[in-house]
Amino acid sequence: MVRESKPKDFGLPDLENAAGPVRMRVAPNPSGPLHIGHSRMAILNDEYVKRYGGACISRFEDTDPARIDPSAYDSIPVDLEWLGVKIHETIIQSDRFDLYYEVAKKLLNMGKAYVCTCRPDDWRELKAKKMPCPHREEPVESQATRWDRMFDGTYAQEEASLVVKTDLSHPNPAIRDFVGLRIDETPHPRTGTRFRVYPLMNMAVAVDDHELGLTHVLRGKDHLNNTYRQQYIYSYLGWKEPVYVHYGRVSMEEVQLSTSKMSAGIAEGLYTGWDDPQLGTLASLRRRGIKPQAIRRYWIETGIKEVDIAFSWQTLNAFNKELVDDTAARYFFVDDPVRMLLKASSPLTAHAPVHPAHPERGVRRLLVPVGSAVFLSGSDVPREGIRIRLKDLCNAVYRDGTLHFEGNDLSVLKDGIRIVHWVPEKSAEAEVRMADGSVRKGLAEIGLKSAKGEVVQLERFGFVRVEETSPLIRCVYTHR
RNA sequence: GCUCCCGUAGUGUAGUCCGGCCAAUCAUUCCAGCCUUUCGAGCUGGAUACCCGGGUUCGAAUCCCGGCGGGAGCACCA
Repeated sequence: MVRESKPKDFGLPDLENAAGPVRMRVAPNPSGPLHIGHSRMAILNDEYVKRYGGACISRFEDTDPARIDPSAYDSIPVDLEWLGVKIHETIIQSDRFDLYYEVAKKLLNMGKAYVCTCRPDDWRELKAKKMPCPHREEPVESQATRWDRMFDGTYAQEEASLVVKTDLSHPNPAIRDFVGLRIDETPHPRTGTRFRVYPLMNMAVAVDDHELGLTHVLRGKDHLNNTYRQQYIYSYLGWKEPVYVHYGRVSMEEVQLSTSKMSAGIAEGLYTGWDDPQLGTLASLRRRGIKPQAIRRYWIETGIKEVDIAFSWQTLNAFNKELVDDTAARYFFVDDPVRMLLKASSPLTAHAPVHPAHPERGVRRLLVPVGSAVFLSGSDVPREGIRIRLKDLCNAVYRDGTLHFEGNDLSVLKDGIRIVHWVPEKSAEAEVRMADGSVRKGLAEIGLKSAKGEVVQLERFGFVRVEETSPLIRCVYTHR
């Protein structure tokens, strides 16, 4: 028995036929910003290119002029860079139309494609019955004439298209003849009205994957039938196919990923922008303090199986916490603050560690003068006569709406006394924007103002990223 | 309806090709205990799974057959 033991301490399985350097690609269509789903494709490609050497090509698939958000040309590279995805070359499909035309013409001349001027519905209907449309078998010369007419304006939108022949009797209706190029008069954000004939995905992708010399193509399994279609083009032209790998669908709850719904929500004011914490965009995750390394680890551990999976925020958050816990400074933030006199005979000073595991990082000094008050979270206000521990400050008993100093003996902790966080009377206004869109308002210790841009831990509340410190402190919730 | 793909714990994942070291791995999660001046971290222990039914075999998560379940596609979007 010959059994190669494959050590699996490294998450991803090896790629088939990957002896030397590979050429792979990330191919987003610039219809909106990248979201967590896109990051899987980008990271998997990046991981393999890093493992085998070679190149990762970024390709903008902007062949549908009606579905382009021009800002995506700029935001996508930013997102990829943030993810740590190394891009070696970048191409834009709208720069390459001549190439697609050339290949289309070649297929036409070979009799592997035809210009169809049927009404789309009629053509589809015939296809469903495994029947050719009248234009399918017309001679090459007449195909060429009508091909030229697609460009000169004789035909309007939907009046003609170039169809790639496959096998009309194919049992899978999704594989039978598919449209390769069509007419669209919508101005393109980059090329304006220079072109009116646009390649469709299968045409453009097949040509580019070949031209770029890709060795491996990773894609969602929703593209399985597209792979089969593209293989017809490869075989007609005698091209060598890359290795295709199809991974399963990811279902994601609690977060909006649909470009159209996100943009509608932003317009309605439902979201603060593309980086609203309720959205699944990479901009949102970045804003919330999720580290790209956590996202990378998540997708590596998920792998590239063809099974459909449910995305787990819990797991991603756990990975992220592992990354930020050691560096995050600790602060007190009191949510829903309740003011409460603290009766003590002498002034008190708290020496709260910046990080409990790193005493060398120092302490936060919080002063409570005689006769002043502290703030507690509404949910922490004790019942009458109950003793609590104000963390890093003192013990106190709650009586008649007031806290009474009860010394600083830490042995009370053994009795299971409740430890609560608090802030002094002189504190800063702060708010935390939560992942569900709500905003928690409260008070934070003044020192939090110096943490702008950092991911910190608000003790007993959770990790947050501090995004503004003036006029008030504004944070975005990361996770617990 | 047609075509294709896939079914290991709550969620992912290893093992499936080449049957035995798998009374099933790892991570996350949950529970308990320890520790700790955070509901954070750490440590220890525990919990939960091979979709079902047949068959082949000394032996099946792994091979065969049949069910069942889930997903994708059947666009002049990608």
